Parts: sequence; structure tokens; C-alpha cells
Amino acid sequence: MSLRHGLLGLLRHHESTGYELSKLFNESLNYFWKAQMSQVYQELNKLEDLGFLVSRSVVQDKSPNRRVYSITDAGIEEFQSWMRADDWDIGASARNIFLLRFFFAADRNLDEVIEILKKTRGRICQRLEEMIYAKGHYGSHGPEGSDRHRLFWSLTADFGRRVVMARLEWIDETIKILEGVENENSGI
Amino acid sequence: MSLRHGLLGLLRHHESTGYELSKLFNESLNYFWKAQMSQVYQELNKLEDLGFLVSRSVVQDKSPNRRVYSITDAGIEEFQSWMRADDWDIGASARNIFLLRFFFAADRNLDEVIEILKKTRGRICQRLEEMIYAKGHYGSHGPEGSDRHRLFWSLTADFGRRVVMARLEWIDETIKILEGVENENSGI
DNA sequence: TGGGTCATGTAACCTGTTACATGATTAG
DNA sequence: CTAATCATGTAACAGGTTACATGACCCA
Repeated sequence: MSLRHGLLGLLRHHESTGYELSKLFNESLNYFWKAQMSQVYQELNKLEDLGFLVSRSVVQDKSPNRRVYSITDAGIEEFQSWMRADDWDIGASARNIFLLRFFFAADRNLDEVIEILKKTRGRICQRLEEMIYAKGHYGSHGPEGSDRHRLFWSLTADFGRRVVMARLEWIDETIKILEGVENENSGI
Repeated sequence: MSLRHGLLGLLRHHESTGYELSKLFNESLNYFWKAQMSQVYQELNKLEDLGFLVSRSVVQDKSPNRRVYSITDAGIEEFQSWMRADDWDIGASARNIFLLRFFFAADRNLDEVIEILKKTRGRICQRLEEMIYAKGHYGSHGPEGSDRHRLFWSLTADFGRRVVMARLEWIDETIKILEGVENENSGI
């Protein structure tokens, strides 16, 4: 969890379908939450069983039927009680495969490690660009268009940007240090 | 995954027990990997079934028997092929409950949000201190005591520190912005 | 004619968490 | 006397991923 509360949160103002919700997660909210379509559908189903959502089928002529979900009072209550808990976890989940690999790379060739870090750096830069491009994209899909919502959305975007920047700076610094070690060794 | 490769990596130089390995993960390597003891035992079992590890039982008089695992050639091969893949994922796993909550907090009272952010800030500071304290702790437990290993370990520690710092800066900036919005509104 | 978008789902699988069970030794 | 540490495991569950199935419509 909590994909569950993410879905309730997105549905709290507007009804929507599994397809739309999963697009929203994977396109607009993608750097703080992702979800597989299959999981979204399953979770919506469960939420309906629990009485937090109700659905109706909307027939279309040119595309498949849509199952449109809307939130119930119980659903709103569930969402709000989840939000009320005010010791929000910072969630540094401490499970970073990149660092695990880096740590073990201690007994690899320094050249190789530096090479890999440089490649990684390239990929981080790319992601950073995508993130900057994504900025301002939320307005069109979003469940809310108010200034307040736009502000909060752009602040979450900023969070992502800062964390990525920190990684970039770490990589640059690390490359510098490892290159230093390399020269030192070859110089002796 | 990959707890699996983490275990193989730690066992690649020295044999060890489930108990020791799980302590290592949760004490020394804890800000880039954590693992439940139960999971470590299960995974070691699987790795033995797969032929990547072998174990022997060591009888002790004062404490329970220890099951000591050592890596096989197949295990080393498995580890190395995992390390060889050189497109190391940066792994910004994009699943951040804190940000999900923050995003939805757009329609909460600003005072409340600022309050929560300040509390969160306190917790982040605490964690930062723990991280700084943990620095230099690896040498005693670690599977390797070489300079190279210490350097790499301290670089991973630095990574964690930088990411936490970035979060702290984001919180400070965000509090400032939200306080600005608040004054603006009350001023009109 | 081939690939992308719309649209919904099921089933198997993998990973990780929580709770439980056992039992001796040792430090405060 | 109590709590922690050493030491190993099982079972149930929760959460998320991958693969698969279906089928029409639209654009190049």
C-alpha cells in the first residue's frame, strides 16, 4: 500500500475509470507513484467489494464499454482517516540496487566503475530532462484545476527534481574521487 | 530481488551465517539495503537448493548451532553475471507515500500542512544524525577491511546523506513557500 | 498491413512482511 | 529478575509484476 489510498484520493472529487486512473499514475504522477494497469483494475475491484467505491457501466459505440467508478461516503471516510495520520513517513525505503552494486564494485577495475558511473550519469540527465518537460503537464489530465492543486503538484515535481539533482552531484563527486585514486595509484 | 545477490556478494569472500548476514544488512548496510531475518533464512535456503551455496552445521556448547554458508563456483558465477550487467538501474522507484499524501494535502488547511512538514523535518534531521553516526561503523563488521572497501562504503554513505539533505532542503523551501501563500491570503 | 490507442480483465508468480515458536546464555 | 542476545526456522498474508487474452478502431 497505498495504491488503495491513491485511487481513493484521485476519485474523491471526480469519478473515473481504471484506464484513466492508471494513465494518470503512469503519466502525470509518475515520479512519485507508478502502478501497473492490472493492479489498478484489481484494486478497484477490491475497493468496490469493501464498499468504498461503486461502479456503473457506460456503453460506447466506437470503443469498449467503460466501467466508471465513484467514491462512496465510506470511501471518503477511509481516505480521510488515512490522511489524518500526521506522522507522514519519509519513506527512504532503504533498498537501492544501484548502491548495492556500487558497494560490491569495490573490487572491480576502477576504469570499469568510472565508465559505468558515466553511463549512469547520462541516464540520470535524460530523466531530469523528462521531468522538467513533464512540469506543467498535470493541468490537462488532473482531477482538479485550482491554483492550490497546481501549486502542490509543482512542489511534488520539485521534490523529484531535487532528489535527482542530488544523485547527479553525488555521481560527479564520486567520479572525481575515483579518478583521483586512479591517478594516485598509477603515479606511484 | 536482489537480496539474493546481496547475500552472494557478502559471501563471496567469507563464509557466514544467516544471523550474521542479517545483522550486517540491518546494521551496517541499512541505508541502502534492509532485510528481515526470516527472509534471509529463506533466501539462503533457496540459494542452497539452487547450488549457489553450501552449508555445514557448527556445533557450539554455549549457544545454538550455527549453519555456516559458503559460496560455490556456481554462486560466484551467478554473482558476477549479475554485476556484469552494466546498465545499473538508478532505481528512483517512484513510489513515495509521503509525496502521495502531500499531493492530496492540497485541499487541507495550510496551517496543518505546514505543521506536518515541520514534524517531518524533525524526523529527517534525526535520521541524518543517525547516518552521520553510522559512518565509520562498517570496518568492524565488514567482510573486507581493505582501503578500497572502506572508500566505497563511505561513498555509499555519502549518497544516502546527500539524498536526505536534498529532502531537507525541499522541506525548508516548501515551508517557506506555503507560509508565503498563507500571508498573502490573510493579507487580502 | 502493421502498430498504436482504447478498454477490461485473469492467473501465476515473486518478494517481502508479520506473526509465531523455541530455548539457552548473559549482562544490568 | 528481566531484558537482550544468540540462533534457527515455519506459515500466512499482502503487495506488486509479468504474461496472457480479447477485440475494435484509427493512422501511416
